[in-house]
Amino acid sequence: MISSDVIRGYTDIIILYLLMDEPGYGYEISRKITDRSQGLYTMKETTLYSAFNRLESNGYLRSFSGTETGGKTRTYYELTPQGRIHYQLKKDEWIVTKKVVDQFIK
Amino acid sequence: MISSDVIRGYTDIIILYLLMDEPGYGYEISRKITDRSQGLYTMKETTLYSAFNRLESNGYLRSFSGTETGGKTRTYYELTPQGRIHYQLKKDEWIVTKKVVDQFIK
DNA sequence: TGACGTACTATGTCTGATATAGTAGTTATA
DNA sequence: TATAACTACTATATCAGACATAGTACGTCA
Repeated sequence: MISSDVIRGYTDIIILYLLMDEPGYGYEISRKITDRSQGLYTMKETTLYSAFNRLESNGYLRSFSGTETGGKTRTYYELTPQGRIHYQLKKDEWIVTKKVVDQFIK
Repeated sequence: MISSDVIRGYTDIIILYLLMDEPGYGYEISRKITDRSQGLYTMKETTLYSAFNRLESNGYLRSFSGTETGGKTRTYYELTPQGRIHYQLKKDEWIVTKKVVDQFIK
């Protein structure tokens, strides 16, 4: 299982990627993460929701309420232009990190 | 530049790798990290020395004093058998992490 | 009706990376 | 020969992100 220290710093990439093409909400994103990683990683609820807050207060996400059929209310998040830029930067950092760490793999 | 959140969790791999074949000491390891990463990453002194302490108290490293020509004393660190196991586990985790994060790269 | 799934919020803890500062011996340079 | 730069650390405190724990509340299905 992937430890918290190892995944730290990549939650941004994961979440922003899944909001790239359309808005999404917590529970949905959570399931998509598990699916897309083939069960290799499941983001804890608290990690996800606190990341939403952080990303929003940094200006990378914007939230709005949506009411679904059934009357339940959800909070949706969508990427801002700065969010797209942040994603690119984090992605570039990831590429470099891979290159660096791979130098220390035997 | 690689941020603290992104490198977090990989300092173990980096340090243990460099102690794989022979003991080493702080300043030397520090320079080797910068060299081997082609200057893409420089580990902060405090990060390195606190990692030494952590790795030693976890039983992954063992330390001993060495006196060099000139009279200066250094603290050398060498890998323990558990340290080698830890390296393997961290390495496996790194492989999985790469696979996971790459699923979220566009 | 009660378990399970959905969709969160609140609060507090822990750890690893880092900032800041200081000590002290060695070597190069002007 | 003074002093700056390099070597080789230690001590202390801070910060942020991941996570544990707990709780709320609505919907659905057996």
